[in-house]
Amino acid sequence: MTNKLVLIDGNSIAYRAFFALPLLNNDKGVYTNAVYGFTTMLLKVLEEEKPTHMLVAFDAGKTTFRHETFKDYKGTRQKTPPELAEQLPVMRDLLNAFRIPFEEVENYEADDIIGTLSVKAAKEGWETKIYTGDKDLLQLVDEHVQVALTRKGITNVDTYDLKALDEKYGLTPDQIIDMKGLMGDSSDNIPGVPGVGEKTALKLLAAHKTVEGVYENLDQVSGKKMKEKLEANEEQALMSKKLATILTEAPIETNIEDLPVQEADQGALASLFKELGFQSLLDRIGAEAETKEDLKDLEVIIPEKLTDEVLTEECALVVESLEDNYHHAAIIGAAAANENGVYFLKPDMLQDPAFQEWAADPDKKKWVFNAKRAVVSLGWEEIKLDGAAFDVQMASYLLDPGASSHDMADIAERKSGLQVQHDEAVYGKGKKQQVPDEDVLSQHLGRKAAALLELKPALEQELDDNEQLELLIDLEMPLSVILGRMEQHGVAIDKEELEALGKSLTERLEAIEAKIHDLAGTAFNINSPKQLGEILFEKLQLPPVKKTKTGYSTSADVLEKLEDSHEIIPEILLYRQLGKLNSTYIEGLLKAVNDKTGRIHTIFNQALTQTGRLSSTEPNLQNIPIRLEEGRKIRHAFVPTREDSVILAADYSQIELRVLAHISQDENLLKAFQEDMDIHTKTAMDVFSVAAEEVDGGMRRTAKAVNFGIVYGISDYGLSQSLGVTRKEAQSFIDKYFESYPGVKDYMDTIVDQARENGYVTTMMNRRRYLPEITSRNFNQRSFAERTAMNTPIQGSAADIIKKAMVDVDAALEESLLEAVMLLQVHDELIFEVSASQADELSELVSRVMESCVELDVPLKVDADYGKTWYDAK
DNA sequence: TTCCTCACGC
DNA sequence: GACGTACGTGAGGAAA
Repeated sequence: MTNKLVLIDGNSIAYRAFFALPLLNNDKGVYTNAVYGFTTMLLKVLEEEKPTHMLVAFDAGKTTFRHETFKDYKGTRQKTPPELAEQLPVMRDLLNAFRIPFEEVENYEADDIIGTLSVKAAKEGWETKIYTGDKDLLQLVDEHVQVALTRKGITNVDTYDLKALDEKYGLTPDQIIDMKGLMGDSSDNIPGVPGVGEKTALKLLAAHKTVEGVYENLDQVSGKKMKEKLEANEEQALMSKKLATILTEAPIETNIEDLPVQEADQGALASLFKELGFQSLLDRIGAEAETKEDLKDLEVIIPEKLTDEVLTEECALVVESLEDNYHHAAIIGAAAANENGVYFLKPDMLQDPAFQEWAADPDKKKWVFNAKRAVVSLGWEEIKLDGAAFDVQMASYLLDPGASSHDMADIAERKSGLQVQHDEAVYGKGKKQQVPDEDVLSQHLGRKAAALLELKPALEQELDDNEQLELLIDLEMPLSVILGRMEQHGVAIDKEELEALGKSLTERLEAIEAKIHDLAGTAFNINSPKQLGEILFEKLQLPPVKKTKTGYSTSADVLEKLEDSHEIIPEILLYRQLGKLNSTYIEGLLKAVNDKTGRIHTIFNQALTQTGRLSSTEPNLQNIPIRLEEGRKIRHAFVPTREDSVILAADYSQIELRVLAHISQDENLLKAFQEDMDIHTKTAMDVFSVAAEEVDGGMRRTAKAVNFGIVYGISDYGLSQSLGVTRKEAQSFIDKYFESYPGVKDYMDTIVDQARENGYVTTMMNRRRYLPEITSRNFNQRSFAERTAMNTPIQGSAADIIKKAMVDVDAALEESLLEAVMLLQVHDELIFEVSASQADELSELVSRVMESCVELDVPLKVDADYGKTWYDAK
């Protein structure tokens, strides 16, 4: 077997990694992005190339022998950014842990080390592969030497051998140097011949092979100007060529035989990754195995009796069930932890009156992980859980909604000294999921409870430091109980109504399908973008508007552009629309109806979105159609649980823009809401500089899209897409908007500065969102972070407000004599059911509480309506 | 399984 | 001037 040598251009790869990745830092505030990128590349190289020998070459000091030739060599290069410089030593630690040799040689560059070693290897008949981001190294390609150039990112590379080089540039490796000699290199400050770029250089070399060749045949060069330029710069061209030439005989002691790839020092690697916060890489090198060994047996007691030593005044409680969906999920065990010890409770012990009495006692404080899950899963077994006083998962979410995960295992890893295994590792996943033996289960749950006990005070302190304790205790904790009750109550569904809608949809779909197949001249799967693309853009020869990674785009906006070019298009759009209704809403909702209750029980995720909104799953009841009448009919199937009841919907009018008026204190916007103007018309008046009577439908539509953009933080591009105008026009609308609302502009500027300064933004109720990318040098990432900084306080404060409203409404209902139930929340809207006779009273109460739950400098306005179904509550 | 494309809501 | 551009959930197809 031949030996295989991999040579890595350390500085070049480090630079690439640094600029390709966002400026990550670990929990100690140390920058790690370049190290991270470098590591992923090393892992990939080791795995894919399986080299027998390896070396990473670094540049040494500031000056090299090349400076003797040309003192300004690399003269224009910017200083290494300090954020990168501090990472370079860490890379050496990393290489030591990997046991990969590295080298730097005084007076020479990494290129020269690589050149010299690759020649040595070639002489021995070894295969060599060079990893770099620098095209210069292509001059080293030969029969036994390949060069892998980083493309976008770092792990993506283009590999060049002689053939690939010829295909791409039509050059031999030696000619790479000639090319540099002619065109120069601004990054190394190699002058070349002024006026000669890549195109010209390639042309000259194709004709005359080398720099010297060009000058010998100067008379044959076309163009008087070009000839003059070449003539005037002959010396400079030859010097440039010399500068670009990589030494293959640098004085390097190292023998290639001394660079064998060795087994990495797993311990050193694991501890380094841990220190750097590279969790994903820890998993990748199989450090789980090692941490498992670390798990010493925790003493977990299985109590005979549930005394008040086991269930104390303040106690960590774990209630475990396996399914993601906790509605009617079997509880496989529980655990308690307190100052007396850690206890495992078998499922049947939860039926013990001693447990139930303790669980229901609000004065017995429970520290839990995902309170709603515990409340609801116990709730289905008729066990009341009250006094859930601190939710560790919620705390983690509030501290940093953007954290990579809010798993028990990961939170414990990040914030405590205790190790908790991932559920997946204990229970398996998918089909292989199962309940483990009792000793394993009791250990796992015991560890969770013990971790909760340790985490609660720590997280409580962190929240307090951030002034977020109130947000947790007075808002999210009470809300989780309310949401749990809403979920468990469920929403009644008129199955017959859905089935009838489904039947008519299916019939129409079949007819449309037949028509589409007929128009296409062949049967195919309309739901397959791939097949549909082939039919439209190949068979029917329609002009492709947009491409996706995998082929032609067939999205609605593309099809709408083609609407008039073929009669099949409108049919496809209709098929898509109805197909979506049928599969997601008719079939999806019918499947979600619970056998036991006949209702739909969604799960609200309270610890997921980056802005503080809720999300809803299995099924998602926050995206039931409303815009198009066809889909809106689905709402006919959402009915009250009782004959004589109605559905009542109460929604905030323009809550985000009102919040914006309040936090920006823009006078124009404040006034608009204080005078209860139609905000889109008002915006149209301002953006188009016209009077109210002159605002036409198109202007109002545009203004609405602009407001929408402000609220959701979309870019000029996003606005241009939604309006179907150019980016420039979209930008001019935004500019005009800011001119009219200078206070809003000020707010936007200030909040971005604030985000840059603090690293995060906050909402009215002190919800936080960290925006590390705000300092990124990548334009996209930075712009995105800036828009997020502007948008999150708006959307997040609106989320705060409706959450507060839910808590207040719940309390008000409790006090009132109304028999009303809160069913759903859809971001700016609350849905209830109530007996028909009390509907007006509820409407009045809900509107009043929602409007007064916070005091802003503009009024909050609520529209409420009710009817026999959700459809009718409009 | 996992990824991609598409479509629904706010 | 490049880059790929509010947040979510879910369905279906295609590739692994």
